[in-house]
Amino acid sequence: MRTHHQPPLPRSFYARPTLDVARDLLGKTLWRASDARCSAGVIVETEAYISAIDPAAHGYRGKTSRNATMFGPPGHLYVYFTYGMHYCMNVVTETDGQAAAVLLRAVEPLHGIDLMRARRRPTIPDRDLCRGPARLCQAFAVDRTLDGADLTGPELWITETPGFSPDTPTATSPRIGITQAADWPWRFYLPGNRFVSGRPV
DNA sequence: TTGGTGATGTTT
DNA sequence: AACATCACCAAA
Repeated sequence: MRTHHQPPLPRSFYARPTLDVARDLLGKTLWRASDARCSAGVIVETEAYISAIDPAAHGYRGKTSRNATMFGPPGHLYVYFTYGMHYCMNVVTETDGQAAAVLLRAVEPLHGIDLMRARRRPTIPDRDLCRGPARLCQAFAVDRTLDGADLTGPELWITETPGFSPDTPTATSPRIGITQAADWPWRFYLPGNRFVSGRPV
């Protein structure tokens, strides 16, 4: 259930240029309702993928059953399976027919941390629960069954974060773990936040 | 703290 | 053969 009186971000938030959405998602809170309880955390790292111009985007070579959600309307979740064992989650952006999305790469845990740890491993420190896109999916119980889920719906949604200042600095860098268009600065993160993946700057 | 490697399956 | 990764281990 939704708490703290924060409504989910409207579909119009996602129906914008992908680079804007990727930056604006920093500092928002990601919520997951599962088993009558919620997990939540602040988004601290994202990456943009725009199929029309981006050889690293899954939709660059056309629509398939795997990436179909990316081609659909904005404000839905695109979940894909990779490396034979991991899931990654994206939010679909732009307009219906444009295959663009923002990969959620890291979250600072806020609520339901015991749930996250139960879904991962009992000994994992808070810092590593959601640091990296596949870890984040594990901690939030996200797999292909959530592919296409409506981000204004009851399973997984994103809200404003009370107390997060819109003046908080953000930074960009090349995206992580890709070879195509590797130098494009389409990764966005909160500099200095210790829940961001990768090595400290 | 850094770097190498195996686990795994879908897509190209 | 590559892949939008992670956990583990060893070396320093």
